[in-house]
Amino acid sequence: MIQNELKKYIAQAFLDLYKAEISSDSIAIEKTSDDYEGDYTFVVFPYLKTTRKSPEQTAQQIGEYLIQQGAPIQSFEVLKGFLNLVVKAEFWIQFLQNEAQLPEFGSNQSGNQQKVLVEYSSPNTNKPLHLGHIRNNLLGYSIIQILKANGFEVKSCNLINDRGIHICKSMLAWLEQGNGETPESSGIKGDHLVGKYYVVFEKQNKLEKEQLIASGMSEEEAGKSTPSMKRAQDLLRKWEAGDEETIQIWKTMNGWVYDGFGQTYTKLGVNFDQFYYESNTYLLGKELVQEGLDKGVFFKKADGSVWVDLTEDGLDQKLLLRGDGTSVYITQDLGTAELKFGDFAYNRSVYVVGNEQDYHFKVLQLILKKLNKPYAEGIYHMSYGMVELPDGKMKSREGKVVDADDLIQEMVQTAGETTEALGKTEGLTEEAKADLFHLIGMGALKYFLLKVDPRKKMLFNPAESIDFQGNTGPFIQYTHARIRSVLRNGAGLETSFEASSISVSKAEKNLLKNLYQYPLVVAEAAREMSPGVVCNYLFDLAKSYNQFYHDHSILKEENPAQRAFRLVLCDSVGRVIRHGGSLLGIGMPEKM
RNA sequence: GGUUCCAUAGCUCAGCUGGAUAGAGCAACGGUUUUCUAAACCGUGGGUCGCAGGUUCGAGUCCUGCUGGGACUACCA
Repeated sequence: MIQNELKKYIAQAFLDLYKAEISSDSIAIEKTSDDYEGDYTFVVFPYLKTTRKSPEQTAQQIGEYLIQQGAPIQSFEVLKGFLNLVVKAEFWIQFLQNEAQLPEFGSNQSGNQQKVLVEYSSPNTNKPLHLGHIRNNLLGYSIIQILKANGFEVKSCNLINDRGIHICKSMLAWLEQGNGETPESSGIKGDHLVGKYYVVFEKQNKLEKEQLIASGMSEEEAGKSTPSMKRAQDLLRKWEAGDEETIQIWKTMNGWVYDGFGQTYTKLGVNFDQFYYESNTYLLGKELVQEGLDKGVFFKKADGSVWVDLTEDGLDQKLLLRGDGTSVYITQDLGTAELKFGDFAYNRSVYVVGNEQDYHFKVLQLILKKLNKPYAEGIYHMSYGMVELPDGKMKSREGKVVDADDLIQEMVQTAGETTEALGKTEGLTEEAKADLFHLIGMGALKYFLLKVDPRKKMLFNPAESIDFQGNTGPFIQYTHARIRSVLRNGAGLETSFEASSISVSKAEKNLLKNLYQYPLVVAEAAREMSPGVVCNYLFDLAKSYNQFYHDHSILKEENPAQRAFRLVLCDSVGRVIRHGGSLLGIGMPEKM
């Protein structure tokens, strides 16, 4: 790493010039701002007390020292307290020849094969997926690829919430008003069909609730007392009692939903190593609750309910088991954590779950720590912001959602229309066209959702379509297609060259410097748990490639060494774009 | 009420552990194609970084207060 090398030289400079011992780790080297000549900058302001010289003098002396001692720089420039260093051109060329061409360029082994389990998606089975779920799925998928590229051994899982009152609502409405409708009979995708009956239930329930309120009942009371809600609860009780007919309907309707989800997952390009079902895990937590009682970290109230006191940790008391002995959400999660650890002895367990559950995960981890679970420390809530519409958060219950399947279809369609309009479908079979449109449409959608810092909420305006130009997925895909086109046209040309027989222009050096950053970006993405870091990088890289492409001729360059250099540069940029795209789940076309 | 997150151009977002004149994209306007893919490239206009203090050589970044907004704070999941 050139930065580290420079730091060592600078630390040595302090020792020799000023008799001051400064660890090279504490020295900050940053990229030189574009407005100035130079590649890296050392800021001397913090060290003036030890050098007892003016900023200019200090910078000048250190710069001269670096040249004298043979640091890998060819020149330097001092502006106020800024020492701008120009790295030797050969350095960049050697980097291109020796490192950038390696297939594993960008990846590292810092994870040391530590085991990470990533849970993501985790849908309810009473309604189809919406845009918020897409963000979750893409983040989960991407962070898995990023962790793998950093040398972690990663397994993915999906905890499906297949039981509970919400599923019973769909079941009830279907039983009462469905007339035996099935996905086959109606031609409706399974998850949408079940979602349809969820909406039927909610509509009916809302009417009943309004009637109760009109007759003088409080809103809270009315919410629990509608005839529909009571019947749904009856159904839940029957389910928990194992009533055969109820279980049968439950299985059938969940089956429809899984078919539907499966199709959506396939379109999104996500997959899972393992599925967990809450119907299997919801009872497991009870054992942990008993364990906590035995250890005296939980306590029982007079009505038999079990609680944990987290007031010392700045939180409240938290219910772990209802008075009637049934489990609540957190109980299940305790059990699931234990189960997961048993299946895959992880060092870290990542939960890709929205930030509305920040409190929940804080509690979960605290409780597991109180139980002295060895895996408690490794729990990490990858908390991401909600996707909001211009008028606020999406609400399934009110039908205020952007449906996942609709949006995907729309993106692919727009990609098709755009591609056709640009006349880029010549000679493609229908199948190749469909694949390309899907690749581009999904590229646009994925990039749109992943480029934003996961921690932040983001806005989606359905009235404005997602762009295909500028800072977008298709821009990067297009850049890749251009590169591939050049390489196809230049196939067979010589690609080895002597560093001494070429010159490196500003655009070329800029591109090389960008390439050089890539391994740092991959590491940062894992450290920050943010695919957005990769997005921003790829956009920068593609932009500097396009500038280079615009400024220089590649195949028509007459100096064979220079041409070879540019071809290798193109190839390396193409590799990095593909590698980076794979971290995001975005495929790169050969032509578009 | 308590906990917590957020506020940067008309819109959507970058801005790494504090560093030089705060950057992109979209939208607006203007230019570039007999030359490797114009989903591209170049240029113009656009800012009290929510407000007020503080810390220091230096603050969009750190601290305090205020304003505005979101989430959580259920014997829902």
